Formats: sequence, C-alpha cells, structure tokens
Amino acid sequence: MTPPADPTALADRVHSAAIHLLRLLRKQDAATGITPSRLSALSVVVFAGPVTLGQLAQAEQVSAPTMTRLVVGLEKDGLIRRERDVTDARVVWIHPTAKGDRILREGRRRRVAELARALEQLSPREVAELDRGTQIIEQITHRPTAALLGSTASPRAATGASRVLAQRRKR
Amino acid sequence: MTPPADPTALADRVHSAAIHLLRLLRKQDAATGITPSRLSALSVVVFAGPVTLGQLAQAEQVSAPTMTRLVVGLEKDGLIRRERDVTDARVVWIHPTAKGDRILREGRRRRVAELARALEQLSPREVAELDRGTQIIEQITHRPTAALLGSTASPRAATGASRVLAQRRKR
DNA sequence: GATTATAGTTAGCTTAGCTAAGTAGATATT
DNA sequence: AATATCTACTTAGCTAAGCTAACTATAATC
Repeated sequence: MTPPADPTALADRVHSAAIHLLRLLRKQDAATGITPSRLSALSVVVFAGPVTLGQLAQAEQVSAPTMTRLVVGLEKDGLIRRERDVTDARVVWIHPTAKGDRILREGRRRRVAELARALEQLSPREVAELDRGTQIIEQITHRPTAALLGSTASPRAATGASRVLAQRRKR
Repeated sequence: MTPPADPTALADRVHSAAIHLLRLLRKQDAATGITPSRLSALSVVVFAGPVTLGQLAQAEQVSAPTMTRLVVGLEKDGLIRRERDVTDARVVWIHPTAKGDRILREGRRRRVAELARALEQLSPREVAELDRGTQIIEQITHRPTAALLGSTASPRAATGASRVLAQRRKR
C-alpha cells in the first residue's frame, strides 16, 4: 500500500502542516512578554550560543543593523549580554544571561507542552510513526542537499540557521 | 522497536523540525516581491477566500486595524479586491484577484518545489513514512482538541487559522 | 425610536525590517 | 611601517507591521 511517490503533493502537505502547527503553538509566546523577533533571536543564543552578532543575523535571516537593534533590546531587558572578542575587537559575542536562559526555556516549554498534550492522544503506534516522519524532516533540514541550497548557490540565499552555525568561527 | 512514548521529547523535535523547515523554505518568498505579512494574508485569501476582513485578522492572529492596513496594501498592488456585503453593509469581503491568485500560487510553487526536490532523494519507503507522519500532524492541527485550545478557553487565545475559517459566517 | 452591539477604519504610537554611510579594528601591499 | 583595503558592527533615516484607543456606520435589541 505504498502511495505513489509524488514529491510535490507530499511537499505541499508537509509545508502546510508545518505552517498550521507553528501558527497554533505561536499563541503561547505572548506569555513570555518578549516580541516574536527578539524571542526567535534569543532562542538561537540560548540553544546555540554564544554566537557573534553577524552569525546571529545570518541565522535569523535579517540584516546586521536589524540584529544590532534586537540585541540592544534583549540586552536592555537583561536577557543577553554582549562581550568583545579578546583577539578581534571588532567582534561581539552574544551570551544568554541566566534570566534570558530561564525565560526562553519556560516559553519553549509552554509551546512544547501544548503540542505534547495533543500527542498524548496518539496511540503508541502513531507516536512511533510521527517520530519516524520527524526524523526524515530532520535529515532534510540539518543536512541540506545541493538541491535545497540551490544548485546556483547565490551568496545571499545560501544560509539556513543550522548551517550558518555549523560553520564555527575560525580563531 | 517502538520508542517509549515520551510526548514532550517528541513534541520538542517536531516543533524544532517545523521551525527549521519553514526557515529554509521562507527564503523563496523574496522572489514574490510581497512582504511576508501580506503574503501570508494573501495565502489565506487565495486558498480559503473570499473571507471577511475580521475573519482574515483572526486567521492571521493580528488585530483588525493591522489587517485593514495589510489589505489596503494588497489592494493597492492589485492582489485582492474589497467588496461590501450585500445584506450587511458593515462587512467587507476580501477576494483574490486573478493577479493575486497567480502570484501567490507561483510563490507557493517555488516553496513547495524546493521541498519536493529534497523529497526526491527519499526512498519510496521514506516517502510513505513521511506521508504518515504528516497525516498525524494534519489531524492535530485541523481538528484541535480541547487540550490544544486550552482547557481554560480564554476568548483571545482560542482561535487557529483553520478553525476560524471553519466556522463560516452565518447569513 | 433609543440603546447597545458589531465591523471596519483612522490616529498615533512602538518595533522590526531595510539600505547607506560611519567607525574602529584587522589584514594586505608595497 | 605607512597606506590601503577589508571586515564587524553601529548609527541614521526611511517604510512596513504590530498594537490600543477612539471614531463611523450599520445592525440588532428592547
């Protein structure tokens, strides 16, 4: 009973499902009291930090000036701190503070708990199937193929969050 | 080899996979020349329209004044048109124009094609597994349970896009 | 017919996005 | 080692997108 391999139809459904899922979970974020853009940047800092401001801008797919302002806001709220690089004084490293770490994780927990509550309705078999489907998406997003990066790898379109952070800064 | 049913761990991975997937696909949207907020609103109008302005605001989880402005912009670009309801002159119905429909679908196609290219690398078995996982997410987002809506159904947090549109306007 | 409720808009504010231009530090070239 | 170039970030100034409060017009209720 294998369905015919129609990548486009399936891609469409995967895409749509992802959109609807995140739209649903996003409502939890209001409870953090942090704006969506800042929250998203903070999430990278907490889970992948410390990162430089430039790396963070790339990961979030925004310009450097935009990231400067988000970081200024996060710093003012005591959620991150900035630190000059010792060997290269142009570089600014962004670290989460204890408060930033706590608030981000609480928010993340609320989102995930919302989804987890729905997953509790699933049978063990469905859980296993969803797990498998998730693995496949993880493969695609964490190891981007040439196709995903675009065969004509244009400079400005070639960076996804995980990929940018994967190429750590050379010292 | 069924993994233990740990809804939170799985929810975390599903959540993260959805974020990374959409972050990847979102880069295609620049080619539409439409801003992200307008594009997202237009997508609802094209796939679920015609809708009233209020329904659209709820579906997009923004305030009515914000939606008024998005709609003004979309109208100025000839992507949607506004039409007063015949029986209730307070109500404005939002329709896609031919141009809006075309541009939205082209953009959607670019996103989906990007993902489809990655899916082509999968084995038929993996395709079937991903299909199954997607079905499970579709279940969750399209038929929200009491858990997902929040047992303390607060007025302002109780609406997801598909849900809002599901309750069609009474005439 | 007066009041209340609803749908949308207008006004005025903050935040988030951009490009262009500036500053300071690192690197390369004589 | 002086100069030029490149790099990382910030500042300035603009538009778009978000909000609440207040307004307009229409419907519904009493």
